[in-house]
Amino acid sequence: MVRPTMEDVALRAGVSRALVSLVMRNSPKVSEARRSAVLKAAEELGYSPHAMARSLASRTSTVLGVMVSDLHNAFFAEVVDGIDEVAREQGFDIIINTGGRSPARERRAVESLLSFRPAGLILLSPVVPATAIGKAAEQLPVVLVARSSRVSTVDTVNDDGEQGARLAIDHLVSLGHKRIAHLDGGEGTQAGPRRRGYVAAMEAHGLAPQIVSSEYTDVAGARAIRSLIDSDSLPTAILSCNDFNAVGAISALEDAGLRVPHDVSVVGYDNTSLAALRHVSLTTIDQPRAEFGRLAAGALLQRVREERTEPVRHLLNPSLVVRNTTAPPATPRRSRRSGEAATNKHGGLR
Amino acid sequence: MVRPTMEDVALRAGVSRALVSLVMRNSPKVSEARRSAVLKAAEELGYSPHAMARSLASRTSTVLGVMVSDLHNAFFAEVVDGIDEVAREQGFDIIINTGGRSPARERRAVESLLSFRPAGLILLSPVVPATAIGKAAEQLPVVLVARSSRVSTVDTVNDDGEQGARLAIDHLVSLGHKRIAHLDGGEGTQAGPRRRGYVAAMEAHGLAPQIVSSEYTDVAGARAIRSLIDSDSLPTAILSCNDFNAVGAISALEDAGLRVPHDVSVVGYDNTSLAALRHVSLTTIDQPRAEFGRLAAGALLQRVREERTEPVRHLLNPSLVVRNTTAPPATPRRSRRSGEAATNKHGGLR
DNA sequence: TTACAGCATTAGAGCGCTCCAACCAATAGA
DNA sequence: TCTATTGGTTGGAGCGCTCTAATGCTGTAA
Repeated sequence: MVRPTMEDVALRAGVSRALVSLVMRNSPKVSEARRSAVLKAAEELGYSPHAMARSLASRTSTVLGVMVSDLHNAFFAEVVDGIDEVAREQGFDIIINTGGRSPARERRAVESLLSFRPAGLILLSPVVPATAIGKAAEQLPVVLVARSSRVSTVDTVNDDGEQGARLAIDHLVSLGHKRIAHLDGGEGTQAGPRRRGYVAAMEAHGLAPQIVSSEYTDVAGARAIRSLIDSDSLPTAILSCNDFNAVGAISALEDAGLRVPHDVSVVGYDNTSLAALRHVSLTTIDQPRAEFGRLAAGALLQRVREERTEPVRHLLNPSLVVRNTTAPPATPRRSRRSGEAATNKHGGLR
Repeated sequence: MVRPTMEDVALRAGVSRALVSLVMRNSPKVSEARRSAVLKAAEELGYSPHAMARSLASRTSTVLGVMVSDLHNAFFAEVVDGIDEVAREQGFDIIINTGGRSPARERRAVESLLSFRPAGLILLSPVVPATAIGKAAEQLPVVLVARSSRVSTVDTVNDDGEQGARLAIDHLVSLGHKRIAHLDGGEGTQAGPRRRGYVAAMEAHGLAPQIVSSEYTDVAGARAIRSLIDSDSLPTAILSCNDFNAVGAISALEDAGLRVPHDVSVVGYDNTSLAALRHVSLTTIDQPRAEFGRLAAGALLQRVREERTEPVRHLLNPSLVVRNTTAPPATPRRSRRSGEAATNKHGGLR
């Protein structure tokens, strides 16, 4: 249970501790003979360097802290993959901690990460107040993913939610839909841009927006659909605030005897693994998640290496993934010019 | 960007560094006056202890390393919740790293965790070879979750897959099913016990097992169903190796014009959030995931505190969650004695 | 021969902390 | 009065490492 130290390796190889240190950091200024002797001794002893002692002595760190707000959401797993890829490439390790969507627990998680004095910190969709982020940013470089910030010392990586919503609406309009409702994400992260993009796109097409308040859950999606049905204002197409909401919406539609996409088209947002399931096969908006991670790690490492001090704001382009929950509207069978329908006529609300 | 040290706090509070150290570890042998002076100085300076220096000096660690084999799987998120809960309670922090289901990357993740010299290590469903685990276990206490091991120095926490499969079969049999196939998980973790439990339960009911080779993915589940349909040997009920597989199976059944549960009942395994979605509403076997985490952390901390040296094997009871994918078989309408069907008659294949 | 590069190697201080032994009142017991 | 005892406080060594400056050692030029 007791790991060998550099001293042990030095003794066994018949050299000094400093030489072992040089070998461990593969310095070029070590003779081949000594190097192999040290490596051999280290191997025999099962020695591996003590990262904390190293970091303490060198006053530097090769660790990036990553705070994942919600481990249950596979979205973040792919971002972490991207971070990991870039970090590893550049000789950095990552340590992860999770905030469980609770500000208190998140704060603890950040605190814990900071206690390891990492070179930098990446916060994935944090819910802590901006002031807490600003405070952390005084101590080390910080990058925010899926959350915007005005603090000039932190970098941000986001998707362009307005554009994503626009893509979805353009797709539905091109299929011939005129009455398209948006199930809104309320207070949720990034719900704002998506809503704005929806409204802007509808207006650009000369259509009337119809916003239904909802949330990022399947239960909320179902509830929103029932309210639409009850109020007799069900449109021919739905843009949900995310995939979970969309799946809830679909099952509520089916419960009401409506078929998707025959009677109503549904578009999600996020392209989670859920959307890709054959059983769901949801048309949705994809965010380049791994790219989020790569850019975040890249931006952080630039700061760590002090190559840059001005903040950078990455805004990535989402893309449309067409699957089986969207189709031309059934009822008003019109001109068959596939894919392109008239866009300049108002669809009356029911 | 430079954090204050204990020395700075001591200077400001007009005491020695050692006294600050005592306050930080809330030792009882500090006068109230000094304690509050130190706390005040620390607060003003924004001081927080340097975990690595502390760990180095004390030759102990209050950190538990957690290796999550696959961050994309929400299963692990709940286990982590359980670990976090117990660790936190007992004054330990956790750091997470991920292996991405690749042995090489997993090995790196473990290596990286070990370089922080944590007090112990929890491996969630690791795919590295047993020898690597044994080697790690020589250096520090190790607990395995969702993977068994014969190494006497490591503790394990698993669900009783045999019992889970039995619960599913008992449920289906009680509904009146006689022809029940198992879509097998092949080489996947825990596939063995589930298969054995299935066979044993079928035989206990005097029924003939029908095992179809498959995998832990929705695509594989769909493929297995198509092969059953093609060979004209579709049973009235299916026990899938996991929820993903079950969802794939359901969509393949629906594609073939069959209704679930009217024509075929389907049971999953794991009770992932997927199963709970209204749209899916899958009858499945639940594993007490948070409990896995709590037990794992508890077992690890016992070892860390040297309260125990003999290995412990936790085998938890899974439970049945009945939703909407199981119902009595439609075709052979027989005696209506609800819940209890004849168990001593072989169901002929087809 | 001495001098001086140039290179490989090493001693030693120090990173921020803990922990032990020593210390210093202040009080209690003799 | 003198010695113990006790509770609070502190100096200093040391955890495993890095890093600087110094050292020894060759080989070559003067």
